[in-house]
Amino acid sequence: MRDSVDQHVARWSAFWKDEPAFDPEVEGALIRMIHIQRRLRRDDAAAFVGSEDFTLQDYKTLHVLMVQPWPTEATPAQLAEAANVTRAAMTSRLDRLVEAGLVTREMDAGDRRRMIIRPTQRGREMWDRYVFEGIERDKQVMAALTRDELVQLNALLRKVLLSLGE
Amino acid sequence: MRDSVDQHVARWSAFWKDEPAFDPEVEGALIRMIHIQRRLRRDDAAAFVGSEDFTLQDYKTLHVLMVQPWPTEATPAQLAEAANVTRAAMTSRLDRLVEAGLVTREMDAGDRRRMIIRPTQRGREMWDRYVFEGIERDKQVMAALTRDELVQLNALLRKVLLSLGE
DNA sequence: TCAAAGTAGTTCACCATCTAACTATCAGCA
DNA sequence: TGCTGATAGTTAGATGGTGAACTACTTTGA
Repeated sequence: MRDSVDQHVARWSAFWKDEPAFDPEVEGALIRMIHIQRRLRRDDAAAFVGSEDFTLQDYKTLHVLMVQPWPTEATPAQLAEAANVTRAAMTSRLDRLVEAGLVTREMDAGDRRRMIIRPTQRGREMWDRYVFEGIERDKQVMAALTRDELVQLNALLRKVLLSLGE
Repeated sequence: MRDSVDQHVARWSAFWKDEPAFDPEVEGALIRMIHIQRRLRRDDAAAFVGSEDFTLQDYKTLHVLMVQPWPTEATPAQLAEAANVTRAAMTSRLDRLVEAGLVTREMDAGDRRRMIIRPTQRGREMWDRYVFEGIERDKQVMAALTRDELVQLNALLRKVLLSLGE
């Protein structure tokens, strides 16, 4: 069974038939990953439309805080790293969450340059309210694969990731 | 061999040990795809730093035009769709490319609402200059996998994509 | 045949991000 | 002890994206 990426890549292959650098399997895999993630992002965005005062962006920021190793506290720099945005962007994201009463931002007594971000009770509850729906969406997207296939897929992706030195 | 995603997911699994909805294999696969693509985007961006008057964004726009089915001409709406941005964003992207002399923007005589975008000679040359480096970067990222593994990976991703109805 | 609905592209106001200063603090070492 | 250089966070200005009007044109159907 062929998908739309097969068509796209086949066309491209024909165009570069004597260009050995082009590898249909490499391009196919990468394009497919892009499509899967695009779908996921669309679903995530859809889950937050109309939610005026708690946006997807707010959720994601709260999420990277909640999944910190221990004990759900972190510096803005760590959160920026985890969320893959700059520290400047994290500053304004945190402004919103502090304003909304979902996290606290306290100065580290030991190192007065650092700020410690912690979720409030309300923040934890808010995260709880949305996190399971997100997990459910993730499951739906990958629902086509059996357990064995999922394990197999992870083995392949893990191999790629390890080779990249993370 | 474990990667960083294994650790992350293991921690999460422990946290939700009695929550059946959470599936480490699903989350692992999706997070790994995100990491692979993040790497790829970083590499792409790095290839265009210092290239002041031809940005990665310019390249991507040119690229979606060049890989159109036939004969490398398209409307702004088609390009917006292919580049996954709104038509409004495509308007300003095309402004830049027209300004730089890389594409032409002509009114469709048959339907005077439509514009037809075509690459110029200079546009084709510019695309040629960068496209192979991009293919090379893609290959490097997936270099850890054997041919069989690549085929296997595509089979799994294809199955997911088909189930999503694309 | 012509009014209503739909479509393509653009413009506009707003927003999130980025890079590059900038401030405050800490660590290392003469 | 007191420079020097590094580090954490914030601020400022520019950029590129979005969604919602808006204009111009085409299609539909009574």
